[in-house]
Amino acid sequence: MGIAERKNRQKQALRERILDAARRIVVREGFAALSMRKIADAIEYSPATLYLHFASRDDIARALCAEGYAQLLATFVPLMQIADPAERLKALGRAYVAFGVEHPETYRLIFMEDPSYTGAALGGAVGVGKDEGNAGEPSANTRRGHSTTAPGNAAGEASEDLGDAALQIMIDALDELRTAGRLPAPVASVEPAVRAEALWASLHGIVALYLTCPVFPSAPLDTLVGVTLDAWLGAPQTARAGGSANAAVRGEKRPKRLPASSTDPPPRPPARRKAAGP
Amino acid sequence: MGIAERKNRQKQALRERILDAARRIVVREGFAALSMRKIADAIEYSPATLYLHFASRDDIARALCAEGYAQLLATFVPLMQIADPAERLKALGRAYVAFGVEHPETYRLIFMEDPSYTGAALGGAVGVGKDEGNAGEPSANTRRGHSTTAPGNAAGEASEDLGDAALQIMIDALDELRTAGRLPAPVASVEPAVRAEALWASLHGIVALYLTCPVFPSAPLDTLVGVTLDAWLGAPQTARAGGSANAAVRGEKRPKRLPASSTDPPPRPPARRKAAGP
DNA sequence: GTCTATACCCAGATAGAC
DNA sequence: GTCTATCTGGGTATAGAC
Repeated sequence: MGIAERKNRQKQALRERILDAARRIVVREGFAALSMRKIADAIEYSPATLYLHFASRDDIARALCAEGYAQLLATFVPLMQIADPAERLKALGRAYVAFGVEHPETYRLIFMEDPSYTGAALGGAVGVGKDEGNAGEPSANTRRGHSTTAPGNAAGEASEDLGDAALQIMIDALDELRTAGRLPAPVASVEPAVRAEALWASLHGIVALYLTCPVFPSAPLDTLVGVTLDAWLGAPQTARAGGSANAAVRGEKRPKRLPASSTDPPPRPPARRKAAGP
Repeated sequence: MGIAERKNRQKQALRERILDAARRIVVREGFAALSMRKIADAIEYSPATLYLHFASRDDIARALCAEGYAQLLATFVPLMQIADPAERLKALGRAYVAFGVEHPETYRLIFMEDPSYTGAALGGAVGVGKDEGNAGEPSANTRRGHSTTAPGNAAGEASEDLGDAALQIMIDALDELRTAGRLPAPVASVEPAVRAEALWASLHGIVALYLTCPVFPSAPLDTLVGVTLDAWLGAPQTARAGGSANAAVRGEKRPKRLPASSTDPPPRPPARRKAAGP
């Protein structure tokens, strides 16, 4: 059956090209500027062809999200080697913020755009659980018909686990710190999941404000991250008290914005779009 | 000149009707669903008429933002009476988050939508200042021609001050705490503006995740707020150590979501739109 | 000051020829 | 499998009659 396999490979290849083009558009012009026509233009196919690989624009967006989750988690994994939980957690925090700064449109897409996109990363396996279904109806047709015919495509399926995994990494580090008695009292006295969620929210706040508010960090970003991590983890209590664990508390030496700009150009704001037909 | 005044009043009245309708649409369907056609429909005028009062859809959005800033600041003002700076700060934090939860679409609009909207609140008067102009071009025509003919319209002009004022309230409370020696060491050792920005970011993170991520707070929202404030302000160090200052650390008594729902219905996500022609 | 009508743009999605 | 052509529906903004 070599012929069928070749056809499958070709189909996969086109699928990847579509996703590549879509990613480039999102990165350059923002998610709002992503349209089927633009993707089709970019890969020099007709718009109709896209629908043989993805059920809808939303479907493509979800695939991009899955990639984003994987990318974020991939930046976390090597940091798990850090033995000291406090250092590990700080590295994770800095990596998280750096990811958001370096990939603004990707970060926007997966964490700031649409509840159904953001929710796809968290299976809800962590913590207590929720009431009030807030997800809503935005396209309940996650995968219908085509686009899932081929089994082993990259980052298509279990994107739910990725977000949970990232959160779990933080929970673990926090737990180690707690059992070692190295957390400030108010932080130590809550449930692990709550701790992790709250810390996550703090980091997300920094990134989100940075990406949305032009005049936000009047302070250098890593200063902000440093003081936030210190507030949560407490200053190191092994001797030499008072000082912060972060080197750049007043760090005027470092560049104001972490890596100046790495992958994505600065967020290109509006460019709105309309809703679809039937 | 009573005739001219009457005409002016009428013009103002229609302006208010437009803004009212726009606010209702944003609150009910989200900012993305706001369109000139819809506003015109709602007030039973033709779309063309709107352009006699506002230069563009963007202009209307800015006016709504200004209202939002004023509204947020108004919830802060009464809390300034609280004598104890720690209690004041906690009340401010809770009020901030509550505002975001009770007015999700308003909060989205002013803090999560567009850099040019969010930036309008902060004059940049606070803190060190920034480099890298990130604002961008989205409609530099803030006020041109009409719509500013009448002088005393509500919440039209100095919206820049409002955001700064809110931040300043937080800075002041933090300063009082610091001079009283009641801040944790890592938090006390940074500049006041940085402290305030970082705390603000933490609170924003909670609200932003709550509004965007369907499965985010597996913990009750006020638990999250409580532990965050405790992390920043430290547990009260006057005797009875260890315990948190916030009553609801494990508070299963309270409703999961603060006021169930007050003004705005739950965020109604997408509904995108396109960019305009010349 | 307000309207109708319209120019012009963009989008998502599909039918049916090839 | 791919395309052309098209349907349907949205949008901003303006010209010109009343």
